[in-house]
Formats: sequence, C-alpha cells, structure tokens
Amino acid sequence: MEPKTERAADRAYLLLRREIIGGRIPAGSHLAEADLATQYGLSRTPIRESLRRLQSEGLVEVEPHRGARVVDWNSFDIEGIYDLRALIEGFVAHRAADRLTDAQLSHLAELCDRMESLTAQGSLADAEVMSDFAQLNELFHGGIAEAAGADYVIPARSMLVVLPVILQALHSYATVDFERSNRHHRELLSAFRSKDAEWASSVMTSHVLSSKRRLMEAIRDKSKESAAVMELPPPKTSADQVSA
Amino acid sequence: MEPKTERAADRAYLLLRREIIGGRIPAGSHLAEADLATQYGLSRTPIRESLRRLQSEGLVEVEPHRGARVVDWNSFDIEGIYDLRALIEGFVAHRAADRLTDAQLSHLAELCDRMESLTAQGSLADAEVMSDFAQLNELFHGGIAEAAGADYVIPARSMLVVLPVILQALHSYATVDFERSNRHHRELLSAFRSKDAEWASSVMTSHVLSSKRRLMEAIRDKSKESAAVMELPPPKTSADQVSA
DNA sequence: TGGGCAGTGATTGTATGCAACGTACAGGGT
DNA sequence: ACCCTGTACGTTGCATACAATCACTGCCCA
Repeated sequence: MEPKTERAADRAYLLLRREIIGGRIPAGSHLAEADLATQYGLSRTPIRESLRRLQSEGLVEVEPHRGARVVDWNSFDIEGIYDLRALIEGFVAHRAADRLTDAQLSHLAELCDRMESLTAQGSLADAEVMSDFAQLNELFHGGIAEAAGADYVIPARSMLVVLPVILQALHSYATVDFERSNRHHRELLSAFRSKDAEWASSVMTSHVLSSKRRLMEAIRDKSKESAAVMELPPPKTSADQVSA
Repeated sequence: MEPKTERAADRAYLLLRREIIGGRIPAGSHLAEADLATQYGLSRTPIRESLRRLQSEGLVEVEPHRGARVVDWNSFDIEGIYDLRALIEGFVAHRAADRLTDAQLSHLAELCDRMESLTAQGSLADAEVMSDFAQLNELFHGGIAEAAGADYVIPARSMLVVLPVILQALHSYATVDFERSNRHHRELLSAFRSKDAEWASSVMTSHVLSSKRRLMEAIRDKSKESAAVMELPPPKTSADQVSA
C-alpha cells in the first residue's frame, strides 16, 4: 500500500523537499549538485533528477549552467496563490461531490476525527503536533482531489499546496482557528453526503479563503512585531551556502 | 531575444513534445531511452531529462524500471480539463486586466491581427496554417498569463493547454469558429483596455467554454462518422513501438 | 496439460569521467 | 583611477560504463 521508495532519486527528492519546506535550507541558497551528492551519499545523477523535479514544482529555480537555487518565499504573491487555490479546490470539491464513494467518505470522516482530537488536546503550539495536523489536513484535501478523478489537477495543486503548508508551519495559530477549520471540514462532509456539488464547492472556497485571510493577518502581525528588530539591517551571513 | 536553445536536453524535449503533440508517436507507445538517444544523436542522459519533464506535464507516464509511455488521450476527461481551464484562464484574465502594460496590449493586438489575417485567407483547412494559428493562439493566451504576473499558474496551465492544442489540431473547424474565436479575443482586448477585470474574466471564461463546446461537438460528429469503420475491431498492429 | 521457476536478454537506474560554460580575479592598458 | 581582457577555477551538461530490475522464454515437474 505504501509505495516503498526504492529509487535513490525518489529518496533524494523527498529528503530535499523536506529540507526546503522545513526551512532548514535558507531561501536563495545555491544547491550545488556535487555537495548534495556527497551529503546524501549518492552520485550527481539522482540529485539532478530531484532538482529538476523540484523545479517543476516551483520549489527551486535553475538556470542553465548556473545551477539551482531555493526560491525565495518572500517574493511570492501569497494572496494570488490562495485565490487560485480557492478556485481549484472549489472545482475539485464540486466534482468530488458526485464521485465520492462511501469508503472514501468515511476515510475523510476519520481524518476529521483525528484532526479534531489533535485540536482538543490543545497542544497545537507544539511544532510536532502542528506538523501532524498539517499532514492530516493535506491528506484530507488530497483525498478529495483524488476522489474528484481529475488527474490533471495534480500539477496545478502541487505548487499551490506547498507554499501554504510552509507558511502555516511558520506562523502560530490560535485554537479557534483550528476549530473553525474543523467545522468547515465537517460541513464539507455534510455537503458531500448529500451530494450537493454547489454546496460543497462554496464551502470549500470559503474554507480556503478564510484560511488565506487568517494567514495574511498572521503575517501582518508578525512583520509588525519584528519591525523593531529589523531596524538594524540583517547580517549578511549564510543564505548562500547550504553546507552548514 | 529568442532564447536560443543550446542545451541538448531542451532540444530533445521540444522535439519529443512536438512529435507527441503532432500525433506522430501513437498513444501508448513505449519510449525506450536508448532508441530515442540514437534517434536524436544524443546520449540517454538528456533524453531521460526530457522524459521526466514530459512526465511532469502529463504527456507521458513513467513507471519505475519500466520506462515511459505516451499517455492515451482517449482516456482523458476532456470536459473536465476544459472546465478547469476556463476557471484558470478566467482567473488569469482577471489579474491581467490590472497589470497589462501598453506594450503588452499592443503585442496582443498584433497577435490578433495575425490570427485574423490567417482566418481571412480562408485556408485554415491546411494543416500548416492551422498549426500557425494554434501557435499564435497559444502565444496570445500565454502572453496574458505572463502579464498576470502569477508564476504559480505556469505548472497548472502547462498540462491544461497541451490537450486542447492536440485535440484542436485533430479536428477540423469551420471558418465561423475561428471568426468567433477572433471576436472573443478582440472583446478581451477591449476589456483589458478599459481595465475591467470582471469583464475580462467573464469574456475569457466564456471563450474557453465555447471552444470546449465546439470541440465536444466535433468529437461527437467524428465518432459517429467513424462508427461504421469501427464495426470491425481495429487491427492490433503497431501502437507499441516507436521505431517505425 | 498446466503451472511454476530459473536463466537470459533487454531496459532502466546509478556512478563517474570529460568537455563546455560561467565566474572571479589579477594584470596591463588607456 | 577605471575599464578591459586573459586566465584559472569551479560548476553544470553530456557521454559512457556498470549495476539492478524486469520481462520473456523454455524447461521441469506435478
């Protein structure tokens, strides 16, 4: 069931992706193939493949003969990404409403249960729990996308989902935010059970847009908060070499 | 100005893509790396890169240790793809309305001119002219997407644009169809010039949906037409080896 | 006769060597 | 002092060799 990743290229891809998303490799870092190869104990070939894959997902930029660099999140249009994502997830929910099987529905319900129990524990400030929640959330939305039976949304979603995950991991939310998200998910399930595509679509759209709004506020607060620190320019260390 | 493609991998990618889109490689063909390498006079390395790129665009499927196969169009959900594309292109047009520069606008207008002159020539049955028209059309829509300043739509569009191009090339349209398309483009320009995002978005959406409808009709007609031929099952020759 | 199994050929995955390109720095000229 | 250029180094791009995996055939055995 679990596609045990045997290929070295896959392992390298997953590891690198994890490093980047986790923020352990600073934005703008130059990713030298040889360095990564020795670091992961592989040759350059699978590393190259990984980098190209990450490029197609928009996680790294690579210029010919000049190598790959981790993209700079700060330069991204967060609002635009969320707007498009709201559109696509709404579309996906609309299609899924007609196609979800009972088994898929109950699987989604189970994911809801687990997210709610994490929320109830109240320990969402913990980065570990936070990460678990994010993963469950991704499984929930991914499950809907899968049920929609539209393979062509996969490349579209691949890039649109990454950034939200990163950003949400970087900011801390209150319990009420998770509770609202959980309520949205439950309402989605209701819409799905009644096979009401329009309802499902609109709930999904508002779900994404509300999380966009919440994130924008979190960013605004954080940038205010760190305004004082920013007064002295940041030291120009690092940010140009991955080898810690 | 012209990004002269020097890298062998890029050339191979473009050529292969052209072959696939042009239908010269039948759906389901097994793409053996060594064959392609000798065929293009390259080594397997750049070929591999091309195949992986085509995979991320959804043009080929590749299973570990089992190689790449050209995807089968017939199994695709054409309506769904067009529906999603209508959504995304509408979104793109909405954003572009606020951002298009005068230079970009006049460039789009020039593309319209050229498409109209091709239509006026009336020789659109010619595959050559048809291909030129399709390319201009892609430049038109691509230009709008670029002006929208939303890099994150690129992977989304990459897959959504390919299939329409293929299918439209396979079916013949009447002059009135192209004229309608040209009118839509002109109206889009009007909306852009008046910076009316809502108008632009709705024109774009209806533009895509109308071309979807037209395509669906063409497919229906063609399948009826060839129903008689289909009565005896197709010979199981070819379709499994690219080497002619 | 049918099914399983090992061997063989072909194909993909990975490692490594070499060539081409880009960058940085030092030296000389204006 | 500034700019231009040539050279040296590091990195990427491509080719090729080798290893691992898969598919297929023919054989053996129940």
